[in-house]
Amino acid sequence: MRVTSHDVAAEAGVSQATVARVFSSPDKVALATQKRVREAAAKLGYVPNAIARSLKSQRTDIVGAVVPAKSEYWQDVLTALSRSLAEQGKQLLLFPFADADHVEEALDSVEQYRLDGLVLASSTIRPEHLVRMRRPSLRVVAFNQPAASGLLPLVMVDNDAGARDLAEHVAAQGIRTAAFVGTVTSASTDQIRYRGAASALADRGIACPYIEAGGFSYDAGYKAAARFLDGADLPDAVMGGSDEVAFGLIDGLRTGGLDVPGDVLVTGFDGLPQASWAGYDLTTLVQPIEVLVDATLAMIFDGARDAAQSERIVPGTLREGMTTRSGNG
Amino acid sequence: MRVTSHDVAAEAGVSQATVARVFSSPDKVALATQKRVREAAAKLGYVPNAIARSLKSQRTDIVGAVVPAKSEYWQDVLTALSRSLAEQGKQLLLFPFADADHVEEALDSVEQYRLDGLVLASSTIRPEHLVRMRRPSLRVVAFNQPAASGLLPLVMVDNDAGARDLAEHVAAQGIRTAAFVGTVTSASTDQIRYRGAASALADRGIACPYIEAGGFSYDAGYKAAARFLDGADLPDAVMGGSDEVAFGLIDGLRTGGLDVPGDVLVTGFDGLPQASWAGYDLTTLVQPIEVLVDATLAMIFDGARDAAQSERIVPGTLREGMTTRSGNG
DNA sequence: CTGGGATGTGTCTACGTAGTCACGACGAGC
DNA sequence: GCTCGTCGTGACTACGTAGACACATCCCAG
Repeated sequence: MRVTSHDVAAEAGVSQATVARVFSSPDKVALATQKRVREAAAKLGYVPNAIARSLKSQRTDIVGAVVPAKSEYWQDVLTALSRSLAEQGKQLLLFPFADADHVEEALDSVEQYRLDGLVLASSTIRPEHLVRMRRPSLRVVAFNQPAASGLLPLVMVDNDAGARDLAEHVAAQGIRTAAFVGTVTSASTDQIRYRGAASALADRGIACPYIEAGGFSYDAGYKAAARFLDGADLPDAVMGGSDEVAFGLIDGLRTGGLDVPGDVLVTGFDGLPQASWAGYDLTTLVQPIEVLVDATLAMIFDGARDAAQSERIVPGTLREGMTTRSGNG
Repeated sequence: MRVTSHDVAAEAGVSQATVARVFSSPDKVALATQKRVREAAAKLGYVPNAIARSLKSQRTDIVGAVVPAKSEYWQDVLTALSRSLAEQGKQLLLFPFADADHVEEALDSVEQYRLDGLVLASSTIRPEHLVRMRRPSLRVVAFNQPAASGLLPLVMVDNDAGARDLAEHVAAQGIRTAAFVGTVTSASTDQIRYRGAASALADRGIACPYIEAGGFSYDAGYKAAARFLDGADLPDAVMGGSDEVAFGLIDGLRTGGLDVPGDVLVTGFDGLPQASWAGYDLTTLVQPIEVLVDATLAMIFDGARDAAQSERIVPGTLREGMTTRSGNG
């Protein structure tokens, strides 16, 4: 049935240990022997069994990622993660969760697999869940999750500086009023972004009320846009807590008959691929996802043991799109 | 260090076998014993080791998915897949590949893990790779991959009927000329979609030349739009091979000063979430992803043994968006 | 010519679980 | 009161690999 290293050993006239060495530490085996073993393996169709290897070596070469099931942003992160892992011959095991209440279930499954590392993404994971994952045998890294600061090793884009950059950019366009649309109540990243933006705007004498959208999604942004349509409540600039919210805002405002950027400037945050689509051409803070992902994996594999202390804050890049170009006014 | 079933057995005063039974086939253990074992497990923080279980039971409870690294559409599919699997207590292991040349590497890793099943997604996987994955021990299902027909069990949206629906819909808007922008050369799905659309249009006396975009992406569509801008080559309707291509087309056409749908109608294919965003409101064929995913998993787990014969073609749904509303003309 | 290090290979065992088998206890039927 | 079947449990072993250790060989320095 299944071809094992024993079968190959018999075929090649060597011991099982030698076969194992050919596939895991070839430098310890004479070249002539290697050749014979590989030929025998090819002949029999032998493929090393990763399960057995993991059991013996206590390494799975698999990294888990706990992420929200639905989100444009996280899909980008996952793509980068899995690609980076693939280069190192490792795999990504997905633990998606529908909402915060299902995180617990996801974490339960995580423990069964003896993963080499775990990336905890999404700022909607509660602190008590974060702490629960602190175990000596598992290298956990929180990804873009301010709430994990001090609890877990953390890799994060500089939300505060990024929000300030965006705020200063729109301020430089000569705006006098602004508003921030986010989901501060449930996401700690949005909270930092709002504070950063509001603080930078306040320095220039611009007030920036906060408007709860009730989610990160396009729909939340679209609905939130309605608040600006009726009455004279329209600020000069609306800052979205994320790109997805910003897309919704833009479409909502435009559907309501307003011109972006003619009547109102809009910014996002994240730097999704769609932000550079001509239809939006959104001013946003681009997260250096590759850098973030590499830093995350570095922490997992070469990582500091004094886990709770290590934090890596990576600066983002301002993307100046058409949505804040007030030059036509 | 690591708590094993032996430790729990000692704590609870039973044998290791009984502990194992409590967690895998509880109905074989007396309730009183179960209670004692579970208490001991909780006290010691015991978590069953999925690796060891897999080695012994020859089941991993993990399904693999070979998918292109970059693609809006596949990210949607993955989300649905992982969610569906999670409900069954199974996990999704990702094998992303950058381009067709790297599929081989991904498949190599696949074999090492003794997966319960494998979803081969992406129409860019070559037939010889498909056939290679046909092994008795692994339940492979091709997903939306016409080329796999007859080679592997296959689940697929009805590309032909969908393309015809779209074509008939635009034809009903009174168009006289059309064009199809796709990537027929590298993707078998696009090929079927083009033929379906062209055939349906031909029935009504409408020619539909094919234009190679060189990819599935937004950028490919955006660049392809340039062909329609110079000269009088503009057809009444442009059909994109996928939603992503259609988004690029729309933005490219609009950037070029044309009105969609005023000057030209546009359709997509797939039914991505963004298709219903107000900024695009794209007419497209919505793939019933949940249905496709459920059918795929059903084939893997309860699936027919006469593998190569089983095919499941699921109809999509026409979404009539603003991009084909010629009512204003 | 000999001692010691490097090199290559074999033997043996453990990783943590689940299934097979055996066995004791218990209840029902004759 | 004996047999038979069922239930619950323990002992044992195998899943397929990799690492520890032992050992043989070879080469070079002294």
